[in-house]
Amino acid sequence: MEDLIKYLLKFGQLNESQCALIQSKTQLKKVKKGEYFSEAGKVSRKIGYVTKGVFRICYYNKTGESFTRYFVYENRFITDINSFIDEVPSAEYIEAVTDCEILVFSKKDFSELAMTIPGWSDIFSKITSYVLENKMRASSNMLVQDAQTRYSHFLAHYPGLANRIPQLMLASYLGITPSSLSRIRKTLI
Amino acid sequence: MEDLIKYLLKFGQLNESQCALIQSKTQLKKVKKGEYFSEAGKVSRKIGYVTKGVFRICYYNKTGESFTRYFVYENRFITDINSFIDEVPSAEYIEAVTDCEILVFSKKDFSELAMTIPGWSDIFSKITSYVLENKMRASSNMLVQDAQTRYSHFLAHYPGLANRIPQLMLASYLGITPSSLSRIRKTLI
DNA sequence: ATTGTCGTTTGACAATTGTCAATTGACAAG
DNA sequence: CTTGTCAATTGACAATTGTCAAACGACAAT
Repeated sequence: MEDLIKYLLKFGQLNESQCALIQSKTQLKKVKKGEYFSEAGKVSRKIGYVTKGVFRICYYNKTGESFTRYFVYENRFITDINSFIDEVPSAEYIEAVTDCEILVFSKKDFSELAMTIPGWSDIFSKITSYVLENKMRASSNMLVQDAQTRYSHFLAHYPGLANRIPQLMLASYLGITPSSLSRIRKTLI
Repeated sequence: MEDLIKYLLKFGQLNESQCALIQSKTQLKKVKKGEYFSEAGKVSRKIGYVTKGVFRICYYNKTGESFTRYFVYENRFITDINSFIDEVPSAEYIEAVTDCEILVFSKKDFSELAMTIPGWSDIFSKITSYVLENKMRASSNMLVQDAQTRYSHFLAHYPGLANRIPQLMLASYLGITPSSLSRIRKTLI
């Protein structure tokens, strides 16, 4: 909970009573491994701050194969931002890769905070542009790297994360097959 | 100019006097092919709406080779959003791929508009999250597609754009070599 | 202990893409 | 018209990655 406030303060200013108000609006929720926080086709009317566990943002092709766009773990927000803002259907799934715990704001409470706390909206636009830009840069970088470079970079950039997620999901994030990932891992030991 | 207003209205509401105010703050600027709208390492204190031409967002590796993250053409905004918001150095270059014309807002005028027009900030948060999410999705998609699929998708999704940009830049956007792109083009004729 | 399931590894081979150098083509400058 | 420059193409070959099926390992249920 303190982590949530600490994180928000990185993007803007909040006084003590504002922080208290924010905290009073959160609701602790558990999401079991394999369950979804939000689903493609449904409007995402909540935003969650991850306190425990790993989620992935993913989609499926027509044969049911899944692809991972990115992972979100402790001390970061999850939501389908465009669905949340405009109340349009989500484009993708947010799936719990491990058992997770999150602090949830409903859209209603979130909007109330926006009206009560000057700067609340600004904080979230900053978070959004900062995070999306980085996610975008990450995929764009991977596009011009070979598989081994992508994997090494993932290990260096997200220490410990590789051990918390199935290789199948990591492979689909890296844009390679599980077989390739397995071989690459062997060469790096 | 009408296009700018039309574009803004897709993301929020503005009355006539607000539209007039916005228009009064723009400044027409020409950027010649090969010149930069903003450069890595410098703070980007302006935001531009492209009325003519094509820009690319790109970066260089230590050997001077350039890589294209994405293209921005008519009726879209260009800026390094995080540099613009927080006045920190840009991470990348914005280069005119063709002779370009843009309508520019200075950071100062932009901030004034934010204070004068309720909803101005909201419009730009929406644009930012919408655009970045799409750019992110595009690279993420390419990561799991083969080279030919990426190229076909580019042709379908950005009609005419391929003819306006050097293949070298298109290849680096697609994450393939110019040789490969050339061969792929041959097979698709 | 046995079975079944699921994710991971491995092997053999094919397909894709990269590398590097040479060639061609377009086009502007002299 | 000739030359120089730069981007695009092509060829020969190498490296990377994918495909598919089989085997393996961990682990839970019986």
